[in-house]
Amino acid sequence: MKAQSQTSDVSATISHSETGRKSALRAWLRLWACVGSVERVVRTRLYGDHGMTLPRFDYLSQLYREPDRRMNMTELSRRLMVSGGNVTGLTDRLVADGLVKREQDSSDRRVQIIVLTDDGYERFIQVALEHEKWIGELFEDLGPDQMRDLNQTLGQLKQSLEKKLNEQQED
Amino acid sequence: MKAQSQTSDVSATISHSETGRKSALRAWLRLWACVGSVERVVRTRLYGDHGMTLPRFDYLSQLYREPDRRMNMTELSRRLMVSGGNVTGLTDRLVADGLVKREQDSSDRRVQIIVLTDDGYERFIQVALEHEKWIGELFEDLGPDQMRDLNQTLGQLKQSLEKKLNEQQED
DNA sequence: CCCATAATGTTTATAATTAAAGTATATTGC
DNA sequence: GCAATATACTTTAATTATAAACATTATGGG
Repeated sequence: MKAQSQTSDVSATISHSETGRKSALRAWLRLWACVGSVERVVRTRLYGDHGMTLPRFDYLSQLYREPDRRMNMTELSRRLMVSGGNVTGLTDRLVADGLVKREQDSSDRRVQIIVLTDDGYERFIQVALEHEKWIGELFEDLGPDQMRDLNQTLGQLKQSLEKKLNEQQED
Repeated sequence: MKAQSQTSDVSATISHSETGRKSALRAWLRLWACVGSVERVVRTRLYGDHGMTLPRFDYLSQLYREPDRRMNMTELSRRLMVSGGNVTGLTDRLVADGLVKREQDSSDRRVQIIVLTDDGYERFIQVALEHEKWIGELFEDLGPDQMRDLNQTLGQLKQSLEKKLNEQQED
């Protein structure tokens, strides 16, 4: 190790970290572009075919996935990755539309529990079926192996990012 | 082929298309989650460390990548994947901040050409260096092979999505 | 040349979004 | 218990974002 020239070690290090950064940046830009494209399609169709906005659909889908179809505001904010104030506003509008309702937590008077109404449930199901079809079509050009690898890698990245977020939060 | 039972054929078909859709949906949810996490970190740091918002940074980065650091509004709207009205508003604020300026196209009087000012350029460079570091750190847990595969797959997906968007637009 | 159509950008109304400050309630340490 | 701190949600002000309607300028076919 010591026998090797310093320059080669240094350049190797720089080169590796540089390519690492560049490929990370490239991956990020592509992730961003793909998500943007999919979002644009989904948003347009949600609005055009069902008069629903994407934030509201995302909100409802979080409730729908819960076994009892209810969740408090803080958890919604965390899952949707948006600010608390945003969730307050979205909730107001969804309540006005009759898709969700607010309930008080019995043990903690600060907590609002949001419940998907029957109307909200039916409405969501209808839209979600189409949504799943759209996504399937948008991703159809990826082969099964590629899809599997992509899911594996994204799962790992997702966990890694969540871990980093938690660590950062504690600082 | 005909000798095999119908149910097995049918169930195989259903099963395949169902798993295809489910894995596409899973991939989409993970893509969405990863982008959300990264955006949240970047947005917070951009604002906290540099008083810059994410939309403005994205806007400036599009101009920065152009050899002559200029672009018209329509192209900016396309690249940023946002509405034209949004670009008008962002431009107004960036002009007010002195980071970009508007110029008239000499051959088409409808066209506004947005130019990165010297101030905008210097400001962007400063922030972009840190931005690249943040992204590198956020993706550091992915191995080089995984990163390469991810970039390959996302590049393919990106192209496939762009193709679908163009086709859809023509309908 | 002129008209229909397309393209570029802005305006309008509204929704979504953030960060920060504020309110009310819980929890914890002493 | 009680004061300090933390948590849950809302409010506020500003920004970001959309879709749709609009104004202006280009373009292409008769």
